[in-house]
Amino acid sequence: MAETAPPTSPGAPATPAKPTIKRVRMRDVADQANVSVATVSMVLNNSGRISPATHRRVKHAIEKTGYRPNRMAQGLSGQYTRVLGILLPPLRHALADAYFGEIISGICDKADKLGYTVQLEQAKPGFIKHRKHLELFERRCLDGILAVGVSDRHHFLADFQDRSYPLIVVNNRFDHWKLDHVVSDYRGGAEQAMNYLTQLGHRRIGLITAAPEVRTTREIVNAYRDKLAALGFRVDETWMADGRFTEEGGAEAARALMQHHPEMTAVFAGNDKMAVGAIYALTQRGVCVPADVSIVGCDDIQPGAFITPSLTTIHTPLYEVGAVACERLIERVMGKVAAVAETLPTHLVFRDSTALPRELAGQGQG
Amino acid sequence: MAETAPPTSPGAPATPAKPTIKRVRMRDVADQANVSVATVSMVLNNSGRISPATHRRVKHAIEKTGYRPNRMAQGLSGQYTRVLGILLPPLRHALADAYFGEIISGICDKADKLGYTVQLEQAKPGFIKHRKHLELFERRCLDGILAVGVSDRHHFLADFQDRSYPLIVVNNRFDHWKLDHVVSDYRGGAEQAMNYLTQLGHRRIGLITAAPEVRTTREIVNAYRDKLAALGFRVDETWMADGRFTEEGGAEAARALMQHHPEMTAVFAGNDKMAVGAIYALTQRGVCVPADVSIVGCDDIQPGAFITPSLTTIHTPLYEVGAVACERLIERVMGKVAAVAETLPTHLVFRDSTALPRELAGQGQG
DNA sequence: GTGGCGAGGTAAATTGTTTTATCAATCCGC
DNA sequence: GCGGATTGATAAAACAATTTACCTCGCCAC
Repeated sequence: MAETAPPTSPGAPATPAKPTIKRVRMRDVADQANVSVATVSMVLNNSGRISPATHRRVKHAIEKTGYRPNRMAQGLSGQYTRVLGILLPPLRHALADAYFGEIISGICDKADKLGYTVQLEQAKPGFIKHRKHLELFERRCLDGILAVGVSDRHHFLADFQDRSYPLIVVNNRFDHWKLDHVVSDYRGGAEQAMNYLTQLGHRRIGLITAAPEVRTTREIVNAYRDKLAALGFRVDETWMADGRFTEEGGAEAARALMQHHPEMTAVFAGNDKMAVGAIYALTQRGVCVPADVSIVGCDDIQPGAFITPSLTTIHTPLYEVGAVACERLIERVMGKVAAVAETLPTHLVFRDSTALPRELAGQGQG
Repeated sequence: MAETAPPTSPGAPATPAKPTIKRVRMRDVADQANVSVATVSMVLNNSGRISPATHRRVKHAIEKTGYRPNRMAQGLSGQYTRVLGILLPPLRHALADAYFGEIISGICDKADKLGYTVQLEQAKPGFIKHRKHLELFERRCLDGILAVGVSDRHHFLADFQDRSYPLIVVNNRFDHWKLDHVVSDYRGGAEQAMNYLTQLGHRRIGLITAAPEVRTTREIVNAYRDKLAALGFRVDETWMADGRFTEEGGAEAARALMQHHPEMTAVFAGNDKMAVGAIYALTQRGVCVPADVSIVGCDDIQPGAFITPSLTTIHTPLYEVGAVACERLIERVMGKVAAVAETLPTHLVFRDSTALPRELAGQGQG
């Protein structure tokens, strides 16, 4: 009766192919080393009081068996999942944008270094309605969230004010909600850009902006307004156009500004994609950049350096912002309570899309 | 001696702040609905034979308690993690590249639609040496892997030939290893590009390429060679330059080609970034694109449309390739055994970086 | 009246860790 | 040589699900 298979009914055929590979468990290591599973666990986590001899024995058994701890079991038993989530806006092809890409690269590299894995989450419509942002924690999918590309419109962020769940806002900040954040100094960068343009002699400067529900966008607008006001110019809405953060939008905005103000000699764009679109649109219309109109972008993403003319822009440390945010998030997960509010410096990168205004160009040459 | 530290003595005060929030478990739902946990589990998974009445009662209890199943417990107990991994090459700022971004966007959107989450993995040096690629499965971190940006050099891929673990190669394929893959038709696209250039009258065509260890790259080179050979031209190495897939590399390659062959009238670049770099370098040197030299790129990533001149390029359906690969991977995870080998069509996108060769330009106008 | 069967549900085993309370052995001072 | 620390390791209890084998009805046929 006792054959090779473990049958309950004598006439039953062999078990119908259970392809589950027999994994090596902590139990197996413990047997191999003649210790208990608790000891193995303690060796792996360097906790408890294990003698050097036992430590070696266990290590050896782990080596020999090729044991790897099961993540799901660790997550269930322990307190942490060692997974972080990156929350992205529901933009079509969001990841194809170099802006997000740089930030995410920074996050991933740092997370990897600190032993965390990174999960991508898109805040699709219905995401908030179904409390998905809390569900991620309630279901123990992850330990913390990095919110990228969020704006004042994302009311669900209010749920994180009490700091019950770790969340850090990346490259933005909020007036109404008290949230941990790591951000680039957009105000400072925009001031540098405006100083530079005005020092060159520009006064009739247009602004291409987008999404006023984003605080950093407003900082750029304010820097622009304040600088011109300080010089005694009153800026009205006709000097500003919405570029929707895209190349197409930037192109349209540039055309609109030129329409209203043919006398314009410079354009300041709220990001590089809009600046690239603006250069494209102006060049198409026979307006020469920078001879006729200077252009300054913002963010310093890769493609900006390889268009003609190459783009003068504000360098924002997107990679570093991501990395720092990730590091701070992990600290918070691990119990650090201090609020996070860091601002990383920006600086102007001088390239070929800016020059003296056309009325001063002769003097510059002579 | 026993000061503020956690005391064992009977007179101990309340437990020293255990901040773990009491989560609602399946047990709680079961109690609420006066059924067993098994019944709740079956209701949630639509398995077993549950009467409509009980089904309703359980659903109601779930609603009332706000229960959410614990992912870690599901993963431990069940067969799947419902997590997919995207394996990326260890390039600096890999994600900031629109090429990877498009593919990943496609993957994420599809994964989301099918109820999966996506995890990012970078194949850092040491990754293979430490068997990390297998560890991901052994540790039950994920159900399957999508390999993006891999090449013949990634020997660890051989471990997936036996199909013991689900892996799909995205936008590349292999000669030596039998691996599931979903890929763009680079050969067909390159043929279209070469046909177009030669029909315009170009014969002295340079090639900017990169990474011969990537099969799709070789397909482009072959299409280039074959077309010129068919026209009776023998191409030697001096007509080809390595552009390292980057803008800088493309710029250097273009300069080198012009140095060797001032008579060159067209350049075919293996991706858009190198094409953008080539346009930049040529324009810098006073070579006019497309009047003096035509340029064709490959991949059709966003920025190519907004440079001057806008880039003629081969459109590869990166987003769709990612989405299809993701769908196939999930099918494989779910037990489908058929090999995956899909090729998605490509097509030429005509823009402004191509024109008649300069010796024919007069005729074209006349 | 009882034997068989199917529908509906449950108890209990399983999954692989971490962690806590407990236990056995050793050491030290007196 | 014996009580009290100290050290090193263990057994067992969580953790929260899935899954299987079994149980109890009710019903129908004979």
